[in-house]
Amino acid sequence: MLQIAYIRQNKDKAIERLKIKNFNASELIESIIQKDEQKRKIKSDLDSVLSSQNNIAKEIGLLYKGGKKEAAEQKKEETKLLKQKEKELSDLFDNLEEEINSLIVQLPNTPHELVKPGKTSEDNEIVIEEKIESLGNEFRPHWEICERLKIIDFELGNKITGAGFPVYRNHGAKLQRALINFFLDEATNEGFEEQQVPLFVNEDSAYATGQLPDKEGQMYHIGVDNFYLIPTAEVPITNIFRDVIIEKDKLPIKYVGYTPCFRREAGSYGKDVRGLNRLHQFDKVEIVQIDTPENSYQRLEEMRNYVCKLLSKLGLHYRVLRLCGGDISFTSAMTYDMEVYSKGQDRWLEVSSVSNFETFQSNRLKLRYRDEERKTQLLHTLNGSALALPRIVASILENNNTKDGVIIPKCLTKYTGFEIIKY
RNA sequence: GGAGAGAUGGCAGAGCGGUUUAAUGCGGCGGUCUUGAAAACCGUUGUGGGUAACACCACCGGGGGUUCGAAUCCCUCUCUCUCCGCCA
Repeated sequence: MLQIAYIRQNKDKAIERLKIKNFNASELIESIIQKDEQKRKIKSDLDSVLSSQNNIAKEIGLLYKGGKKEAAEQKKEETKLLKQKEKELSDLFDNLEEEINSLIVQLPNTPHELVKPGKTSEDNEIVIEEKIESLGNEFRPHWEICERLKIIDFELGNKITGAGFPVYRNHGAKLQRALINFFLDEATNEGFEEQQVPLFVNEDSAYATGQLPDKEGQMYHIGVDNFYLIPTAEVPITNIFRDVIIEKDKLPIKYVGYTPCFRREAGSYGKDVRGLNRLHQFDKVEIVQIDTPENSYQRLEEMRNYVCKLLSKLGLHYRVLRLCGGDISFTSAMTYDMEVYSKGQDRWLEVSSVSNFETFQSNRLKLRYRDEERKTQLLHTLNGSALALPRIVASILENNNTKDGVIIPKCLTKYTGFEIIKY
């Protein structure tokens, strides 16, 4: 959520920036500013009414103490009008506040200056491409390989739960566990502190990171207890810092967590959902950073480089895209997507997305630090996948397939205990 | 799941209808003293809104109510603790 003060002071700039996201904000922003002005006017009127009431109450207290009962009773009369006024003003105030809030949540985050205009993913800018020779030579879609090796069973998942809930079996399960451990160990070596967090969150948490109110349909909801299944570890990990003021010397915060993720993916279909490409439940290792506005873009670059390093170690041909205005998410100011070229499907698969949200999340989280003058300021939050498991598994299977089996990347063998999954 | 108790500032903990814009202690920060440190002493120390700066307003788990006036009384929700039951 953008800050009201920012909108007020940078109206034209905000409108200009949001055009990059193909979002015409002028009407919305005008309306917000106008209502905000009204709101502040009413607030000051309301405050003076409350102030009068406080004073009268104090006087009445003193009169009673002095035994002047009649005078006190008379004073009470004076509050009648004030109370009525208070009711009117506070109703107005509440309504305005609600209206402003409902408008302001419709505004996307303003993109960073480096984010270029564009309509679709076609317009994303390729920042880096690292072509790494694959270990395999027989390229097939991973679902065929899985079936032959009996390592991931989609049908079985259908029986137990439904589509999008595969069962990883035998070497498939081990490969997955190896990857999780590899990612966690790498992140720890890079200075990220490991966290294990709840897989369900309450409404407040879902709201704070922006899943609610607009993306409600993407989450699984447990009605009796009013919990949401997390769509990403970003939600619980970032919410560690809800309503927190961090001392500057504790920054940057670098956290990593492994969790399963749950997404309803309503409306998805076709080749995008085949096999491991899109699931309702999948595993992911997520990295989160929190730092000051001055440092946050340096942190973003670090995270990007870190993810690239992982992909290199895995021996996967990858590229890094800086998302254009049309493709970047609602909440992000700048996003890099990492894609891996998967030979069996002959397509690029998105395996990571690292973003700087600037103050868009911290504003709702009320996540702040104290600056040199001991004043509180909003922090910048960043996060990224490092990495999402299913598509990594898919591309390892597809790129490393040989007639004898799938070759395990060198960096993983100490975790798997085997070097090849044999036919 | 049953019964009871409770939720107050960074922490501990008083206050149970009117100089409380919350006592006191610890911790933090600044200072005096000291070669330096400790101790002692003095001062200071929540968040948000608002203002040029003050004033002023809101906040004692969340929401609602009673009252001229609520941390304090009532209703409701959430959470925590103790005992019992169940249980990985």
